[in-house]
Amino acid sequence: MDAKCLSLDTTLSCGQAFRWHKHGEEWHGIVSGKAISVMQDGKQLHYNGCSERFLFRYLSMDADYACLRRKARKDPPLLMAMDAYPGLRILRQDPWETLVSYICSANNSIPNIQRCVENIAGKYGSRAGGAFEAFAFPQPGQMADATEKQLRSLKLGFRAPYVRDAVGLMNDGWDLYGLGRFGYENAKRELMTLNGVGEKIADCVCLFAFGFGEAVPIDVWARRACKESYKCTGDDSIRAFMRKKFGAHAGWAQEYLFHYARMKQ
DNA sequence: GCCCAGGCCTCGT
DNA sequence: ACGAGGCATGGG
Repeated sequence: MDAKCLSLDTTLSCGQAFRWHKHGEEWHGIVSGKAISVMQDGKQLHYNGCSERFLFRYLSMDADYACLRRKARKDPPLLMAMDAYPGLRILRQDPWETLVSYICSANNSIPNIQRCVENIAGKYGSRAGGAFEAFAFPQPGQMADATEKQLRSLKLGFRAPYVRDAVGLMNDGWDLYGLGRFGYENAKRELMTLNGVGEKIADCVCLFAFGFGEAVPIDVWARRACKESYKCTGDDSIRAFMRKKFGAHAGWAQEYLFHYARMKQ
């Protein structure tokens, strides 16, 4: 597969997905029940365990980052970030796995979040098909009997009841997968009705799962980056500022700034 | 022991 | 509306 405008290393290691590991030149990951291996050789992508169509969609290779790069020419901070990490792309991930993963992200570190997600897959998931042996992230039905106590034993800590409640909602027919149809604002508002899901996590699901490029997840790094780069503070101000500046791709811009700030540290 | 980590909830003003 | 404190767990 043609992989120009993609850096697999940057995209898979930047902390938006939690089930990728690099072994030598190869990345191993579990995506929507498939165990996939991918290797980038310059502008070519070699892969195993899924179809080209599947990988193309996951990597959102149809998304046009050149338009954001053009806007960046008049924006030194974004230009710096985009040129330092060209080929960083927003993945298109499964909504349920994304929701649970980011519920687990609250006041947590990336290695710990990865552990939580792996633990959940290991306990409730079924075997993934594909390039290697692994457990898929479980469907809500597979987690129907999960208790708070069990989830705490998987090291979810105080997030355990939030995940249990989300499982319950899903099994009661709450239509998470249909939320994307009603637009960004509605999807975000609906997500925020869940206990344990605030603006940040709702925006992560909107950006990483539903592909709403205008969603701007604001965390400590985004705050630092926007304060240093634009003298902009306050979450509402940052969101308004980013959306005015970068419009439908504000979330993409935020991800570059986030990654640049985090790597600089 | 301390502080922090891709936050959010609850409870005071 | 807004801020402080608490929260499980692991790492520096």
